Amino acid sequence: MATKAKTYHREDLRGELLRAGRAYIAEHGHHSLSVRTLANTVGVSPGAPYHHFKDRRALLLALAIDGYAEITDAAAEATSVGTPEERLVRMGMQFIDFATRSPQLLELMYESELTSPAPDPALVEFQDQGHEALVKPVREALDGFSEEEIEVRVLALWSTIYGFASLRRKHMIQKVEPRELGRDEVTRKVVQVAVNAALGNLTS
Amino acid sequence: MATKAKTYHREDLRGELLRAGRAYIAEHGHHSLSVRTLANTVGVSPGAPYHHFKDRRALLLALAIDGYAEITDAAAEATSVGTPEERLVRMGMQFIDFATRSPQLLELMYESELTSPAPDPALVEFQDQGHEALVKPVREALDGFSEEEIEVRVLALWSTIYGFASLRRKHMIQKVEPRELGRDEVTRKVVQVAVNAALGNLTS
DNA sequence: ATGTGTTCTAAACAGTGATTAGATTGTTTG
DNA sequence: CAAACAATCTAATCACTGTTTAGAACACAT
Repeated sequence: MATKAKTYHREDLRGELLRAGRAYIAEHGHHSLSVRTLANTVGVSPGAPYHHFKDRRALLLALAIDGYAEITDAAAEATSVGTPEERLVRMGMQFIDFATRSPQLLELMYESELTSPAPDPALVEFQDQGHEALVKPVREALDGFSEEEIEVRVLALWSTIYGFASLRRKHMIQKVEPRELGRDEVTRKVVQVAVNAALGNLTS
Repeated sequence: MATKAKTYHREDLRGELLRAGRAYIAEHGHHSLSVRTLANTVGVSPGAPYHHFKDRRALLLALAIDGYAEITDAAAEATSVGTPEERLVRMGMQFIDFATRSPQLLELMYESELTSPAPDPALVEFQDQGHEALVKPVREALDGFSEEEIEVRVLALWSTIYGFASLRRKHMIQKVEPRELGRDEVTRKVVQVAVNAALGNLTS
């Protein structure tokens, strides 16, 4: 049932749809999200959402963008203080934490029809932003190295962080993961290995 | 038009559907693959495929499994000869090559409704197999290290390989990628960084 | 040849994204 | 304040999808 006697014109149907969509995705993922049922849960006719979103895709895009905004906000804090190495480790941990806490949202952001075969233009800037955030600390730590070398290092580092987040999120590494160590400890170790590799330290 | 005057009973409708499905996915990706249009291109009624596949999902699953079979075949060759380091580099390159050549198929295999929220049981063994293939060379190279340490190294390595393949496949690293180096060279360098990190060598 | 089980067709059902015409409301403007 | 306008909603509809059913066409063993 609807919470209140809703008026014909809503105050903020767009916002309601986004909130309901976010809740739905957190629980069931974006694959089965339907504009109609979403309209229904909000208490509105099937055609109403199309006044606020051109497409089902546009709705998903708005939800994904919200997710990116959150993740970059969190990353901003991680970039404030500490040595380059500390900052990189913190950023990596943060991304993986986000992926673990909101797996279905991250899936929409990085592994959905919004990113295949190529990421939607509206998302590219956010993705680049995340990548760029890693460049600064690495450049700082590898002062004097060639641009090319720095880029390769960052690429490897970002690949590790993203890959680990993706694999864990999808439970593709359960077999190896548990054991003695807790999940956070495993995460920290993996990130540490990757950061060490990027900064050229010995890894043992 | 159908290529031939088909009989009422096909010889191998299942195989035809799989081939057509594979071709469709290679071109358009799995998201828009429809059982009906697939039936249509093969020249058969909408209900016919359901005698060979319980679900649309079952069809996708069969296609994914075919992909895994291919990839493990290729990996078997890469594991035959050479030092552990050489074998690891070769395996990594091979996985990334596959992802680059068949991006849409790999998406189905690793980033689709078949793997969310958890990978389909039918796929887990293949995924573990790929992971395990990395363990042997690493264990060989890190003789005497603790199981725990080896597992963390492999996890980081596999994360890097998978992550890089995933990011490149989705064109999420175009901005940084090109430059002077060719794509193969970038790939090799990234893989080399990851393998060095896993084997504990210095990375410069 | 007869029957039995498999593979197909044809037709239907419910659910989906999306569009349209028109009712309802908020807002601007004379 | 009232009238005109534009935005938001409903209701109805379309084309398309996955899937199921009844029955036709066929292969094959007895």
